[in-house]
Amino acid sequence: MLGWTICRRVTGGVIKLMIVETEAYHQADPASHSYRGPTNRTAPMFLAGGHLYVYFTYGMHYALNIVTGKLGEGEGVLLRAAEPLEGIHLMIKHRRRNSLKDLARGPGRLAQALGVKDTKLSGRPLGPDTLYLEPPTLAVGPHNIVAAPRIGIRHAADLPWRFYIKDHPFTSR
DNA sequence: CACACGATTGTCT
DNA sequence: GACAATCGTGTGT
Repeated sequence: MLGWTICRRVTGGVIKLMIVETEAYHQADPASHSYRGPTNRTAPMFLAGGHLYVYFTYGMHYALNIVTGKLGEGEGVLLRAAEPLEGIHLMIKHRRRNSLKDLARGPGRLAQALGVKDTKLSGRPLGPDTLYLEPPTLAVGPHNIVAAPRIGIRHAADLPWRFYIKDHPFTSR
């Protein structure tokens, strides 16, 4: 997904951001929400790839995932950071801050920039009425992708499943 | 029903 | 760099 553009149509225009940082999760992973099987909150992770999983955390933040596994597998990719491309005024409105660099630098900020402020999209498929992806214009591959330990994980033996575009100014942390 | 805590962020030092 | 904010969820009684 690195280099792809995540898009959303909202009243007033279109929001587009290039994904520059992600983290991967699967069921056989104590750090994953899917580790203990599906629950009300995490059931969308067990849908087929191409669905959305949105969760609420720390009492105030939403985070956006794209499900990647087959039906029942419990795999997903957390979108951690993105570069604003289009609809920047809309993202500023959603975020109530005007720092371009901080508009989508971090999973909570990215969701907020896209106007995701509840879990209504959780369990819905990608598409023109929800969120959708456009293919990369930038060449992204092994030469400019870095794999590193994930952020904010305490329990699991940490896997190097945080991926980001090397030297990109819009990655988090 | 009670309670501990989180795939974070913003603010202050 | 440290810490408070804030509440849904999961687990256990």
